[in-house]
Amino acid sequence: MKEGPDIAQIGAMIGDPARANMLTALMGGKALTATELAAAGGITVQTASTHLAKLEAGNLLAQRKQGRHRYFTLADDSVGKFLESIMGFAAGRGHLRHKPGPKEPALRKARICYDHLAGDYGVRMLDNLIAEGAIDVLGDGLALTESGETALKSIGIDVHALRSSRRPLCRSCLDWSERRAHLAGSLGKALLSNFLDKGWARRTAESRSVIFSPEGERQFLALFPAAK
Amino acid sequence: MKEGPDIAQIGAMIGDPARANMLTALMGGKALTATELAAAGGITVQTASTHLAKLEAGNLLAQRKQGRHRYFTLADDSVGKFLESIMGFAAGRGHLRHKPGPKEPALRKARICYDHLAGDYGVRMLDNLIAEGAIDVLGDGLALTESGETALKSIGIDVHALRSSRRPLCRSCLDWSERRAHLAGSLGKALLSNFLDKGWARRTAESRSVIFSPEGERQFLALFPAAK
DNA sequence: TTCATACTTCGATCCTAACCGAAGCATTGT
DNA sequence: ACAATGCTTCGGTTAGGATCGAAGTATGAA
Repeated sequence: MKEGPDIAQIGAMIGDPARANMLTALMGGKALTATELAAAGGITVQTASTHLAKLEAGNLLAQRKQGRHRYFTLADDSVGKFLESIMGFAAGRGHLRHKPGPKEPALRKARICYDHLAGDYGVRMLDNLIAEGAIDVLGDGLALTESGETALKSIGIDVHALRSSRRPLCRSCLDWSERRAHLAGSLGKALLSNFLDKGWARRTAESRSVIFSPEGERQFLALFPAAK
Repeated sequence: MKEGPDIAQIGAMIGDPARANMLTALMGGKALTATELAAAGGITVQTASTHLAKLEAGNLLAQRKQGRHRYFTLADDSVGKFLESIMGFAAGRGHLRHKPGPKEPALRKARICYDHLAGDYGVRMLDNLIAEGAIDVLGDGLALTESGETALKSIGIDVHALRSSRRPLCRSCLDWSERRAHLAGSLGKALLSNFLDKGWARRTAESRSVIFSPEGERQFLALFPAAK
């Protein structure tokens, strides 16, 4: 026995409700302070502080000091991807929070997955990009095509600049509510920013859900028409 | 807060070392009795019994009674896939068991991932099948081609029979040691069985590793030649 | 300098759950 | 019928860790 990596350690990290809630809050993509995270976890700052230290030691979180604040984020996008996959697994096993709740539909429609768009709309977007030949599926990964690059330029995304980052341009991320892949990576991030900048949609303060304006929704659906 | 599925519950399931060890043992694919699992977890049968009840209530395990034995397996292959992905994440974060250990290289080379082949050899096999056009990559999924079907028939795999099962024929599963996909699904299972039946390889009693015979290794490498 | 804010560290409490011994139930073998 | 095996349930103990109050450190504002 005792083979392979230690899954119990990360299991324990996520296994505490307060920590799980803090991590979920960070899935919203915004850097949050220890005080904000304490509120998210439903605990005092003291307790949150020890939890955060633990999560940082476990390489799940990164922090940066700024003035007297300490901002926490997920260590990198692979943590976000991992958490999303756990949510998918949990949902599939019936490990739902007590009741679906009123915000749930909005969350399933469009939400933030760390830094990119997820939910029905996120999946629809990737499906369309693939169907239009903007993105190719290669093995496990995704790759932007030349025609895709020009198409994106036309809606105001400078792919060239994205390439210079060390981070992969395209990544697929398994959506917990749709059980299918959506687009992550720096391109996924850029697309979401683009929509937000254009005012098509806005993030909400206290939730991961993304709210589209009527006009924004119209434009988005025109750009990515097919339901599948 | 309190958005989405309850990840803390499954985190806690996996977060206990004894349970994690039992789950890892079940990744070997064999159905194990409560007594065997107790040994794997390093605990008494009483304690194991309560753990197993908990894991079953959480839909991670399935059991079937047979005589006075009670055989446990992972609830289905998606649990295996999930555990493998956690191992990959844990390994990437440096959450290794204290030291790599002597069995580690064998494990990385070829091991059982619930019911199919994983490790270097598992990844190599899928790479070859894709390169030869036996398997197509479609979106997130994999699909066997016609030419692939005939090729498999020639090595003694009846794909038609596999299709009748409810379980998907091809699935990709992320390999924790190689960080790339290998082949799961009923076809992945059939291929491993095929190799074992032919005597190319054998499973070990106490470990997930798969040991190839010299002749078996020669045949396997001839069938799947390119390192990539 | 002084005060306020943001956070960490210390110390103590408390509670959950992991654990095992003992007893109980079920199945099989003789 | 009786013993042996495999497992579960019960009861009581124990340890780990989650929690918070209070005190300590760091940064910024007045």
